[in-house]
Amino acid sequence: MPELPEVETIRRDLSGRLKGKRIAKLEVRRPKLLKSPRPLFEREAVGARIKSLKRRAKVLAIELSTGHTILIHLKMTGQLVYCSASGRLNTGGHPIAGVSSVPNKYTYVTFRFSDGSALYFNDVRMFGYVRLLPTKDLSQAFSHIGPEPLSLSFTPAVLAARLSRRPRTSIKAALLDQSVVAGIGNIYADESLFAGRIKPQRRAASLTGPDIIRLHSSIRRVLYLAVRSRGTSMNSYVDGLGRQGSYWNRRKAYGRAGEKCRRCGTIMRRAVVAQRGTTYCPECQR
DNA sequence: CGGAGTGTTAGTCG
DNA sequence: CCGACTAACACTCC
Repeated sequence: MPELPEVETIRRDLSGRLKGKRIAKLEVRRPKLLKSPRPLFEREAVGARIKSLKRRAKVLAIELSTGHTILIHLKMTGQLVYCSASGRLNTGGHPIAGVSSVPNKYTYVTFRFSDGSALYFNDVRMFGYVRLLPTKDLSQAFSHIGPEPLSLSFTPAVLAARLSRRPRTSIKAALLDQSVVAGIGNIYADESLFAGRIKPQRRAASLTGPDIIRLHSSIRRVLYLAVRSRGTSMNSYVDGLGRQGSYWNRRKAYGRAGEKCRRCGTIMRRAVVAQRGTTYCPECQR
């Protein structure tokens, strides 16, 4: 699940709880998910204090007192669960139906803090990763990532310039490309294109000035609303631990194929664009 | 039971 | 350089 709004929600939720904590121990059940050498983690992460939590695109960055930063990507099914010393849980990311305790069979990396609290990284499909690198190398690590769409410096002109790098690809593929705009995934690509009334299959270069302006404001409005809604929880499952993101109930396109368009009443259509399931209105998206 | 589909992206191939 | 496609993996749904 986690796209920009979900990762941002996780960041905000975890920030207050993790800041200032000292990492006492690292437990790794699936070494494959650790994308940096274990000895580096032992040397630079264990014993370190957490200075801040940041986010770039869909990546959570945990800045440490040692001049190093932990990067966590949840990919499709990653989940972070914080458990305080008293045992209270707080989850973020993809809910796992029927699994409501931690650690569980999908817990592959555990950070234990000196106050007895812990952060569990669960990931059913094991696509996610945990990296550790010098904080000074961060901008280099993100050098291929495009502009943050919620930043004020993201203007229609910036979007146009970014799209011009991928002129021949579909506008949907371009939005999913993290080097064009950061943090957009399948849900918010469909939502933004619906809001901007642009057909997902169109070549990026075919967008006119007015198209770009509409798409730009649509991306920002969609993501802003999604962050305010605490993201999207696809699963109807409620586990009583973390709160559910409510954007799911506000969505207008994603997963609504066969249902009526909220704008014109036409039946929404499903197609495969950029190898991804895509929902759009054949009438009001042009 | 088989096959398709799932919120991501790095890497390969043409 | 560019864009399309696949692999990484586990699970759910029809």
